[in-house]
Amino acid sequence: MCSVFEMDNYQGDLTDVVRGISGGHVLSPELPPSPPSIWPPLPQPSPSDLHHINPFGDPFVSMTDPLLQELNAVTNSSYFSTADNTTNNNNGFLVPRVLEDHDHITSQCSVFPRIRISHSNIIHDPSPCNSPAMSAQVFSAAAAASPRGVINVDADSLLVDGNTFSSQIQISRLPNLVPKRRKSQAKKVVCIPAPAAMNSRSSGEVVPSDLWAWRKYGQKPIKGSPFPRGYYRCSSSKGCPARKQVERSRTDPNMLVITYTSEHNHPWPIQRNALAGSTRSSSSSSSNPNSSKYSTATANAPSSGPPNNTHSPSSASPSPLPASTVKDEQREEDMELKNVENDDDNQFGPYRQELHGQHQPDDFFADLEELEGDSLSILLSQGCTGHGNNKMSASDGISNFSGWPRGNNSNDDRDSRSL
DNA sequence: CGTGTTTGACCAGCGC
DNA sequence: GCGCTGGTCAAACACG
Repeated sequence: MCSVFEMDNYQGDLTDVVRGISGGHVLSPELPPSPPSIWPPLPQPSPSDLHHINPFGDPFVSMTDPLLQELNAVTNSSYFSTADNTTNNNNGFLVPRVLEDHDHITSQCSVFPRIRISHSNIIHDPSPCNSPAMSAQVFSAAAAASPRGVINVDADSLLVDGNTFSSQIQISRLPNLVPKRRKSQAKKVVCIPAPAAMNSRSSGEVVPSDLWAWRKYGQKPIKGSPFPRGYYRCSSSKGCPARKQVERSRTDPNMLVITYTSEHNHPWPIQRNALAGSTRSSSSSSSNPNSSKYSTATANAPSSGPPNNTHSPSSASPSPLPASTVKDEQREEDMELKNVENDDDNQFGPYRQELHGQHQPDDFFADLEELEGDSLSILLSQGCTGHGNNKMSASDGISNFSGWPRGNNSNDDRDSRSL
């Protein structure tokens, strides 16, 4: 993954995004990628690990992101490497490659402010919290918290992957170069490595989990990109404005660009909606046999153990952090969030207020937590509870993203406007 | 029956 | 104003 960041497209406002960059060096032993069929079990993070990698006090941020782990573990992603994928504990973790400035993930990503790592001594730490997602979350959180959008993170203050970056990380804002079509539409973009094949679905598509239930409502070919873009809305709650778009990077098909729009107006679903019809075979599409027309499962969040709606770390999170620690860190997070609020026009203000009282994510951390929700769901289902649930949501956008070129008809002449 | 995806059509923003 | 493009709607259909 490259980053989680926020694109605040407020008509002329700077785009506040963080670009996670691709390419670079791998310092940890590079091993062959896990076979697609392998779901790396998630070891439980230790409190110290959580603490170390969580300079912003968000216990959820500390969580290893299984989504990305999964992505990386099962994909041949060139952006991450596993230190050792032959065993479960401490070995399924991925080390982000040090990214170079000149690398581009997507045309979209190329306009994002960058994380600069001038030195690349990232040493893999088998701690359970190693996560590229974590890194990006930390970066983006730092960027968001920075009033000027430019931060220099001292190596000792940014412990990622259980190690410090022996370098300075600069996160800066660049002018918003993203064309704005829908006005005042805050967007957050997440770039993740697109798994070549996951979950052994016949489609071979990615099936990362997501706590939220996403329902696909459209797909369109995008000009200039051989890959169509899938449109998803949150189906966890009626009337939820949350949307996301999933598309492959046009410049690097190994990358998925997920753009989140709007915010969930509801807490995390305690339980998935009824899953009737959610388990689909992937072979129903005649025109696109390689595309997963239907998802295999919608249970993004295992019904057995989703985090509760309050995001209460002590009760909902599998984080082993002591409650007191969590509380303190929550306060820190609140402070950070205030900074973010001051920094950006926040269209989610009402939600922020309301949800904050419930330890709900704010506009920035919501997406982080969204990813973390994946972590939670998977951790709960696999790593912590031991009740492995490899069912991945097909409705999370990535999972069922049939955005791979369908032959070449994604941009066919049928109707460039139609999906 | 409820939920999901697919897909053609429609709508709206933007550039010329 | 027009055309292009992206985003959304909604009917049809699939699935358990």
